[in-house]
Amino acid sequence: MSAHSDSEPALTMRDVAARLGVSPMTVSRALRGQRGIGEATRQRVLAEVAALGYRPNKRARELRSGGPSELIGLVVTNLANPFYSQLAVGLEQICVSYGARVMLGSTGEDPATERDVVADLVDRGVDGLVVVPAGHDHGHLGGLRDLPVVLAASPPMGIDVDCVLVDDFGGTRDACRRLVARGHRRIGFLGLPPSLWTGSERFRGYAVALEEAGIALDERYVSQHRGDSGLAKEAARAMLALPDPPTALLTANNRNTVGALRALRDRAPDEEPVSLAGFDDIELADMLHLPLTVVSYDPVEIGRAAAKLLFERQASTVPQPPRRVTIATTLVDHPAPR
Amino acid sequence: MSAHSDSEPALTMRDVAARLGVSPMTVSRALRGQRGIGEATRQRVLAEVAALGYRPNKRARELRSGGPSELIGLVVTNLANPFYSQLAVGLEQICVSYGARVMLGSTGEDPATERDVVADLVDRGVDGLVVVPAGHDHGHLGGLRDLPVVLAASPPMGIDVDCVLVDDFGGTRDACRRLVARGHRRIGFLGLPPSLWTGSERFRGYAVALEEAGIALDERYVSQHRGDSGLAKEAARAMLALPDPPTALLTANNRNTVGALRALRDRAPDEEPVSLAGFDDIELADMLHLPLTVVSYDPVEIGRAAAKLLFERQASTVPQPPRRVTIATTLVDHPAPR
DNA sequence: CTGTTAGCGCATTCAG
DNA sequence: CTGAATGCGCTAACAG
Repeated sequence: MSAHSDSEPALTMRDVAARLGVSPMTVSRALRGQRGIGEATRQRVLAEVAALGYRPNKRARELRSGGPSELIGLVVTNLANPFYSQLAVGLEQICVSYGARVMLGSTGEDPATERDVVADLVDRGVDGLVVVPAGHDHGHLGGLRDLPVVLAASPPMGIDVDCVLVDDFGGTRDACRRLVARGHRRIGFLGLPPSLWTGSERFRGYAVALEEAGIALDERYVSQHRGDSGLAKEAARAMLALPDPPTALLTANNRNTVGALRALRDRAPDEEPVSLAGFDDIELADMLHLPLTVVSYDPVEIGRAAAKLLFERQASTVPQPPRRVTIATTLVDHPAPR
Repeated sequence: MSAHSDSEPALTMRDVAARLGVSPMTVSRALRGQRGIGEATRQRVLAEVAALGYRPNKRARELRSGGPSELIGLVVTNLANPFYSQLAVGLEQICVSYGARVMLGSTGEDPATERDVVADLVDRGVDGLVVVPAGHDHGHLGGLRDLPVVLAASPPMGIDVDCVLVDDFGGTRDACRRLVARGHRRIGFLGLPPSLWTGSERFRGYAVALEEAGIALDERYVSQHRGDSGLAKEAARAMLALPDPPTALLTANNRNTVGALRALRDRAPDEEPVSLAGFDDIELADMLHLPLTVVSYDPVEIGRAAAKLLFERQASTVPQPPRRVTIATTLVDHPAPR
């Protein structure tokens, strides 16, 4: 019995006004709860609006008023990565509380695509952007018509914008310290490319922890490649085949952890056990065949923090200096079952 | 040295036209590659546009032309669930190939929120909606101003729209058959609420496979609750404590599988081993302490299929009957390590 | 308190 | 091939 189930040319404010014998302005004012309109009139208008199922055209409204679109663009490399999808969840939570929505853009880790996606989102009138950059050149994110931009997981290079970071250095250092405290001296590092901020920071955490312990850095124990579990597995296998293999492995992200786990799984049962610690928590870490120590943090919180930075900057008219929020990490020990 | 790094009132077509000494219409035509304009003029215009960094206002364009917004709304319960984030990835892939973007809406499994989110997305002018429904009442998705809607993971109830389904029944039946083929007669089922389509279909697969094998359904071996790993663990524990406990467990989704795994992990090593099979694949299934059989399928494909249904319907002006696409499943055996 | 005029940025329609 | 008028749906800025 719903009245609006066919495809009439969509009601306009004039239609509503005409049916009521008032001017469109009256409808407009009633709808926006603007004061300066009689209470009786307002009720009459709202009743008619409800009865007709009229919905105002948001784009026409924005065009005329020049107001915000209440739209935030999220640019990530790959939403299938739980890190990014959880970030998206946090971002959306805060956006909704501000009446805004999130528009998605995936880059597939391609900087050229990132440029296009950002341009498209800007053209579509987003009020702000949260970007997990694909490359290290952030120049194209500067001077975006005063559009607030927040970088996630990477500090801005060459531009002055806000960012939300994870404590990559501290987390990795803590994990490495833990391995050292357990008596390990030969610790293999499965890392990310040093061209990535995350990659160099996590490596630095490893290096500093070793230095603190008076352990010399041995290049044979360091591998820095793309975070692909297959490559990580091969790198781990190669390290473990050295004459004096590492007694522990430290991995720089969850892909590397998975690779290391697979390499360790394939070893003979009588071989010396190898300890494992890594950045990023893993679902089912409590179900693995060996104990695992992880650097844990909440990606949802990154999204929330980014959204807050965005809306705070939007709220203030005076220019603010760029801010930097760092999300803390905690070290979590997952014992092996049994 | 980029020219557009401050906050001028944003260029309009008139500005470009004025600088060129032509009318705005000439700029408009050049920009849209419309024929009926001299090649020389077009080049001049495009050069000026590029030099000035002018970008047309998409919303004004849509308002005037009444054309599509090239925006698709995606409504899910929780993007942190990999099922939904992978669906989003597939949806976006196809959308981008059509020049469209995805706008996000999360419902948190609350039907009332779903209504609000859908209404908001419609108000914002999406061209179509992909919805993973939170409830079983889909009435509010009907008669949306002729907006195409595609349901994912659930068939439409009471409305005639397209949908993309997973072969819930066949997948679960196959998994149960496999357990039967391995000699199991007492198979416990950790299911979802039967009010969910997915819940009842997966239960039906279980029931049919048992019937085929001449095994009577035993209520003590059936639990149907929300897909929460904690509840699933308790349910599994209770079943395994029965006088004649099941020798195998069949789980209806990955949350239940995780719960079952934890229940099985906690058993004494000398207890009778229990086989496990479940719907949804799990990362690191190859790293668990016991073999696991899963019903696997590609959530990305669901998103792609939904997008295709949407754009195909958009393309055809004549009314089409509702279509239904079913994504196939495969049974995958993950042996235990060692 | 309400209505009128004008125009957001662009594209359709019709002149030239 | 180009330009001028007109209006998409809505709301500022002014009347009354």
